[in-house]
Amino acid sequence: MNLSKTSKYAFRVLGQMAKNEKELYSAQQLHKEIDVPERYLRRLLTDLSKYGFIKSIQGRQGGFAFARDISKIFLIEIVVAIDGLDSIDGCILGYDSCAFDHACPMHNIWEETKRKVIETLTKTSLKDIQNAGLKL
Amino acid sequence: MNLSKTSKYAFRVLGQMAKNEKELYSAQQLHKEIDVPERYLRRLLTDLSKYGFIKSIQGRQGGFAFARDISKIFLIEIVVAIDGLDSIDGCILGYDSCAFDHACPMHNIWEETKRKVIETLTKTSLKDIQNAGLKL
DNA sequence: ATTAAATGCCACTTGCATGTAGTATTTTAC
DNA sequence: GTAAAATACTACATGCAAGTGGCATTTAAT
Ligand code: SF4
Ligand code: SF4
Repeated sequence: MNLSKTSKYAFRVLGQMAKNEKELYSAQQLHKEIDVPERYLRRLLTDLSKYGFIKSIQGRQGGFAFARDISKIFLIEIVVAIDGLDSIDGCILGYDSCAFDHACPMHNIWEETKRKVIETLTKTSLKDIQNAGLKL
Repeated sequence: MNLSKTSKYAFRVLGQMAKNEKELYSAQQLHKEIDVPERYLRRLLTDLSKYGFIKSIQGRQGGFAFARDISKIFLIEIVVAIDGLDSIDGCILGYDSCAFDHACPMHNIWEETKRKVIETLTKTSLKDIQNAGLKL
């Protein structure tokens, strides 16, 4: 049950960009709007474009814009791309691989909660969090 | 939304100890039963005794036993002691302090899920996870 | 008394996520 | 064509959680 700081940064950036879906945002501009270190943000944006959420346009007047419809980009995809599904779905006791034939007591107790977390991340799109993550 | 590896270790250890509530467990014995590095486990057990979940008995034939009724030790207490409440309850966008007068879009979306997580940790006691966390 | 088996304390090491720096590349403005 | 403003790449630095090691202390068995 882990969400890396980087994933949280991604939520902020993409939430901010979702404010105007078509706009081309530069890293510098985004850095001013949300509170993420500029160089780190640049690398993150490059990564996000490799993951296919956004596209990058190089050169002067360049920047980043969405590569897909923001109503069809769901938070779970972002988390999976950055942290991997196991960060959310993995064993709550931290075992890498579980060899129980039958689930241990903790498993069933946690199952429903885990499902809720995944469900929320799965059904929430960037459209739903437009304008989330403004700098304080 | 973070649960440290150490908290997960604590779930394993205490879940294992809850198997026989009254038994006195040595670190070495527990190390054999669950998969946690021995030295790290010893430190964790000492910490857990400082937090008041268990008590330590020094000297030969010493070990650790519960200091309180296991049906009244709830997982949330363990997480709060080790990671702090903010690890669960903190801003999902990673802001240290949020200055929004009105909650941002993400806040309300996440609220219910967060509540579910906290509720599950709050209502689950060590009694409920007896024998959880056996070594593979 | 001596030894053995346990916890307690403190400092160090390691691994990994986060953050920074330098430089190359791309494209536009003039 | 040159400079400016943007992204791309790669290597290095930093900070913190996780893990290890040495030795002191406590207590029971002998
Ligand atoms: S059964 Fe228990 S140990 Fe196995 S994956 Fe589920 S919670 Fe983890
Ligand atoms: S309102 Fe938004 S930024 Fe503020 S604490 Fe809630 S999720 Fe975080």
